[in-house]
Amino acid sequence: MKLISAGETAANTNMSVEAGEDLVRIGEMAKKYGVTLRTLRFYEDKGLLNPRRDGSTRLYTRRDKARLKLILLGRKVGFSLRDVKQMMDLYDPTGSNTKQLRLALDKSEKQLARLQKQRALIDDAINELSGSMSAVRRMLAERSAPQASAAS
Amino acid sequence: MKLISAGETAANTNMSVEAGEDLVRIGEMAKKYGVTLRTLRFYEDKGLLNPRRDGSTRLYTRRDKARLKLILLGRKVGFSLRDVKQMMDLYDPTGSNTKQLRLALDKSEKQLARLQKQRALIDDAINELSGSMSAVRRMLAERSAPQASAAS
DNA sequence: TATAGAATTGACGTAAACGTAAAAGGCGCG
DNA sequence: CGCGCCTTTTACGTTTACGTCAATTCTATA
Repeated sequence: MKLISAGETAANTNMSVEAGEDLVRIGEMAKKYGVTLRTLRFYEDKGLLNPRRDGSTRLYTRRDKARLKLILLGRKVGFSLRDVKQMMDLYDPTGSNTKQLRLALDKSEKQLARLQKQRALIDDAINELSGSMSAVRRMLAERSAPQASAAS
Repeated sequence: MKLISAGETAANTNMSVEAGEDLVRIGEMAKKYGVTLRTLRFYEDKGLLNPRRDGSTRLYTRRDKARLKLILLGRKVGFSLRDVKQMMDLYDPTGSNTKQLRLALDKSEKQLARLQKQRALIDDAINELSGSMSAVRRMLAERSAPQASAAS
């Protein structure tokens, strides 16, 4: 209704003209960051994003993009959305954010430990599985070639 | 009612005397394999175990123990219970079980691939997280020691 | 103006493997 | 005889991060 206010004729669907406001709607936002619309709404519902509104239409700003990047990074390294939110909620543009950084570091150390444990578990599983596979292969070999058999 | 039929006086609660039947109830079974009662009932509900009954009381045999071991091994290497069931359902004591072994091998190969992918993802995450942590540490260091600052 | 393409909210569904009551029945012991 | 412990069945709850409709409204374009 007012998003694209004056002299808008371009072929491209979303281009805020007025200032360098750089607002995008949910579709473009989703495409740009490889997530679904559902995901963006879900993150908003969980308090991780807070896009502006033009009526009922969500408009994402630079700030939302930065936050989304953080969310995606967090999820990549295995943080839960709760963790991410907790860390982001501490952000204060007027301060040094020492508390935020400390919390992030603390959570990161724990997460790193978890990741290392997980890696160890996976290595165990891989070894165990490889061993079983060898055994199964031997059994199959015996069944398909029953000529040579028992004692060494 | 009939589990412990004749001349049973021992202090120990569960001891099948008659033959070498070696039946145990759910409590002992759970303790022996480090699972909960709920888990054993759940596995039964999913068709993975089939203990005998004395009235309504479950009695687990050698066979159930073997199956449970397989289940636990399967879960350790990351198979779903469905996968485990699928493989175990192919077991036929009268045949060579070639089909079972082939299925197991096939599933194992896929699972191995998944595990390796997971390990790669975790390694990525560890690297990414370590990098972020270094950055955060640097930021914290600057804040706590603002004397020396900009250029190298 | 008709129509296709976005966007909205709401709400139920999914996957996995159990956890956790709740209510009740049996059993040996002192 | 009553207590405590074991066991049973039934069934709803948990966790996480969305997926998948459904019904509706807006918007841009031909």
